[in-house]
Amino acid sequence: MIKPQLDIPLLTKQFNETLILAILVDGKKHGYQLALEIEEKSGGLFRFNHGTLYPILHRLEKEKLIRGAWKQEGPKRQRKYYTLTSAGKKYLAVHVAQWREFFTQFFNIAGVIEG
Amino acid sequence: MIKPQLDIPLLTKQFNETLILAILVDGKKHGYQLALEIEEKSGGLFRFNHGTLYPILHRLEKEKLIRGAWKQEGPKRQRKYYTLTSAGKKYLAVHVAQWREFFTQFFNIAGVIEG
DNA sequence: ATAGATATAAAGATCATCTATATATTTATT
DNA sequence: AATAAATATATAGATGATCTTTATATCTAT
Repeated sequence: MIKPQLDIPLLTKQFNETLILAILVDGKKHGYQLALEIEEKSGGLFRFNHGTLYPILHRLEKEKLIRGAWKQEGPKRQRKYYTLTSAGKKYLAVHVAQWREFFTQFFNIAGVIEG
Repeated sequence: MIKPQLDIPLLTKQFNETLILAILVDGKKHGYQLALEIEEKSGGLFRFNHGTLYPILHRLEKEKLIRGAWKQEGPKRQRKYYTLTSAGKKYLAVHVAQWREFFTQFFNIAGVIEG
């Protein structure tokens, strides 16, 4: 069995995707709202540039991990609300577990600095 | 006060650097040995391509976070051994703490999937 | 003598984010 | 009524760190 290489750019992509999917667990949200919630809930640590966020949302939608639907909000305003698909829930569960393992191994090595 | 943006490429760079510095805490090592230890200690999860590892070592050396010294090993073989500098130790402490906060916030959001 | 493992190095390709810009609506201010 | 600021989505192009590939050389086992 060939062990997969640590593909950091891929991991960071998955990190962002996991974060966005996780925020969508408790109901549908539009992009801007989603970015604000991630920032709030992380104490200001995680922030998405709009130029980063929207392409990721489009990618997730294309991969059918989320489903987007335009909704009339005011007399003219359109907002696109996203919901998790069942594939998205599955992806989320798998990747949260992977990240848990990832962090465990990291502190297994880097934890030596403290105590 | 302007909050810094989440700069993922920068974070992954710092992740790799932190991992390498952490492995050097318990004594000097040469590049190849360092890569093997990271792989072993992480249960095969973290692997560095050589084309990734050596540029990082050169960068860390240039930034004086590690110090490299060539050492005659066999009759002809040269190996470059790296040791942590005091600046490197400081960098390591700061970044391990940052990663701990990072992971805490991540699971604060993504932990909802379990339990 | 040869092959495979060990060891370091660097050039160029890849690819996801980041910066900057564009467009439009809603709300608050004057 | 006019203007500014906040809200909201979108995309093109620049950036930059890793990844792939290739080069070079030594040591060990067969």
